[in-house]
Amino acid sequence: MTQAAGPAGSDTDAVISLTGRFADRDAWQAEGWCRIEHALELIGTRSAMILMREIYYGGRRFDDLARRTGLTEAVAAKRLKQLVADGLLQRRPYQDPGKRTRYEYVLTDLGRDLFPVLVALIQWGERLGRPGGVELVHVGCGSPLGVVVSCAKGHEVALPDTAARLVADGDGASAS
Amino acid sequence: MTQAAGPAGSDTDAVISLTGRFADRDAWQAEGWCRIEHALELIGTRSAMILMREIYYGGRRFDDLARRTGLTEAVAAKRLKQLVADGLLQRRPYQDPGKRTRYEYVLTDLGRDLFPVLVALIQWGERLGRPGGVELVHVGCGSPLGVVVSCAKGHEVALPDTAARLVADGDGASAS
DNA sequence: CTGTATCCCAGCGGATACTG
DNA sequence: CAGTATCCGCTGGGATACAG
Repeated sequence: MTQAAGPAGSDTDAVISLTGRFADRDAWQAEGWCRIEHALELIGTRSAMILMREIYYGGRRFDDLARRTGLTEAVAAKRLKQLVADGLLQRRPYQDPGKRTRYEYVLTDLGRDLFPVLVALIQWGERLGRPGGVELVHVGCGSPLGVVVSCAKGHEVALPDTAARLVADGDGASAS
Repeated sequence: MTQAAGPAGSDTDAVISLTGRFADRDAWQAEGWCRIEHALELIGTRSAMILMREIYYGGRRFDDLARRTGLTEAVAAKRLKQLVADGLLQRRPYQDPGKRTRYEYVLTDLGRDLFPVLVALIQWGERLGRPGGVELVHVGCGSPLGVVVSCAKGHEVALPDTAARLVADGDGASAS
């Protein structure tokens, strides 16, 4: 099967085997096609990632977030503002009875969806062998969390069984 | 239940519910306990991550890696050297018959284990909605890849069912 | 082809001081 | 408590030129 790009069927996508090289990689260059780079634009900094970590660990108020991450207030403020602007967090006012209005930072759906990335990072970080640290566990059974790579149909997938598909701008959208 | 740290059973680990705050978070501070930060020390830069991406896409030679990532040779060289030093990649000489010796960069086990992080990042990057891009698919069935958060026992886990466990230096190691 | 060496600038992130 | 303002050093990464 010729799975190299080209006039094979619709021109909206092409599948190229990763296991067997793929010379056409160069044709993809285009502009900013890479989703990893898109993702890194938002959480590509250390401060952004560990702030998100702290939010997952239950932090909500500016003070806690800054102290627990070890970031300076200046950096924490700047980064939190950016994370809110980017839609990962939401700044929400709330009021304890008898106290003055405070603000808390809570996850948006987009922010919640980042969780697997954090888990994958923690899992890999453990692999580095440096002792100590915090790990996440399943509350139900107490065993540590990790991520499993699988396809949308539920098959568990290993690295050699993967291929890259070029998704053109239009996006098929049709339930092919 | 007092699940805060302290003399509860062995002192090698403590479980703190994430869903219900956890006041003792501050007690953890210690030194460099965070695995995410360990991980980010090695792949926390844009160049490191997209070089790894390119390796997963099948790139092996310096020239290809530099061009396809869009990095300058200077940056690519520096980052590749670091990735080799950190044990994610291996620089291997090889020789096409009749040609002079060349070098290629190939994944080590540690580098291979980073794959789930990349997949999680791509999956989240797609969520950002910017059209176009490349996605990874399962060669067997053609559906796109993603990651699933699950515990070591195989249960699929959602965010509210997670807790954080402090792993002390000694590491129990005993098959408790 | 596979890098090295320089120059340069923007951004991250620490420190410190100050405001509502 | 929740930031803002300023200063400043470090590194990431682009550009360009050169080397084995």
